[in-house]
Amino acid sequence: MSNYIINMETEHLIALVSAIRDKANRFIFEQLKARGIKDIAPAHGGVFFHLFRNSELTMGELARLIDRDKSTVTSLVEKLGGLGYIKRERDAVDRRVTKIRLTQKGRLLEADFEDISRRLLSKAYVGFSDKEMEVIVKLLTRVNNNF
Amino acid sequence: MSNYIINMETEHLIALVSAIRDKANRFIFEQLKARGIKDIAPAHGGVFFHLFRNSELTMGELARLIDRDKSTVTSLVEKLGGLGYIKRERDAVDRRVTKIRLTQKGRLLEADFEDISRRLLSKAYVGFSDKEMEVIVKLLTRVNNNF
DNA sequence: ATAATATAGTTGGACATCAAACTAATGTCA
DNA sequence: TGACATTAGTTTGATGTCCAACTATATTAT
Repeated sequence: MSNYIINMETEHLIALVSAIRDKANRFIFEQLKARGIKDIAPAHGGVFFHLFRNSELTMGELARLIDRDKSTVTSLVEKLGGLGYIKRERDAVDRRVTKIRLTQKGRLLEADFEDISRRLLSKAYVGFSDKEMEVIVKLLTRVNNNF
Repeated sequence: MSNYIINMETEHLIALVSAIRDKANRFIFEQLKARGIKDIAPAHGGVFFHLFRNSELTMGELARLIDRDKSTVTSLVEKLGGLGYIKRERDAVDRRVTKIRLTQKGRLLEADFEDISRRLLSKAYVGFSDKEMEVIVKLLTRVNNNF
């Protein structure tokens, strides 16, 4: 909830959005811990998410996809590499480029991530009709595109 | 967008929420910079927000209000104190307690914050009817309460 | 009243994050 | 071809954040 630069009305949008994000992160962290996965934080989710769908990504691609600075990606990749979840190798053609791939250990997390996602969604949408889910996503998409 | 521990559907809620929060933060930061306020970050907004409305708060109250760890509040208060925006004093009755107040310099920011809030809201809600604004806030409130 | 417990806040360590400065490799252009 | 510019990624330094351990003060229970 770091968005308190807001008046009464803004509080009902941006502060809500911030609070939900914080709570979702905490939920994900709890779920990971409950599965004995103690070395991964929500911030790493983006890296895994995109590597599950792309067998190979460069640092720059990853930075763009998770919308983080390239220096942030350097440190995330170092962390996850040190833990054995991903590996990096220099591109043979363009030697400036670093390619990132999941290791076997990394790929094993996919099922856990999917399950946690399902639980997160279930929790978030308690009491929602299909129509309401659709509406909230549509409205949030419009807010997102307004920036 | 640190919530990529998600499948296709979740992406449409939690990732959206994360993306919006990030963008709102960036917007606020830009607006602050544009006013020549370069030493304040979005994370400080919560402290100001609550101090505009409460002339005096303890560290613990602040921590609860902005939903951050008390040690985080220690460092935020140190930062803002060093910049001259707030001041702390020990409570005479219960000497464990620290009271936080805005300085004159801190109070001067209120108008800027209010203006930034208005602009942020205007931007977020471009194209929204009053009814849609009401709906999105209601639905988000329900999601928030589901956690 | 004294010992045990609880509470307020700080400290230390880890890490995510960004911006700015940097290095290394590639590309361009005269 | 050689100088300049661009691009990929790393390094450095600052800050926000949490947790766990700690200090100091206050409260409670025996």
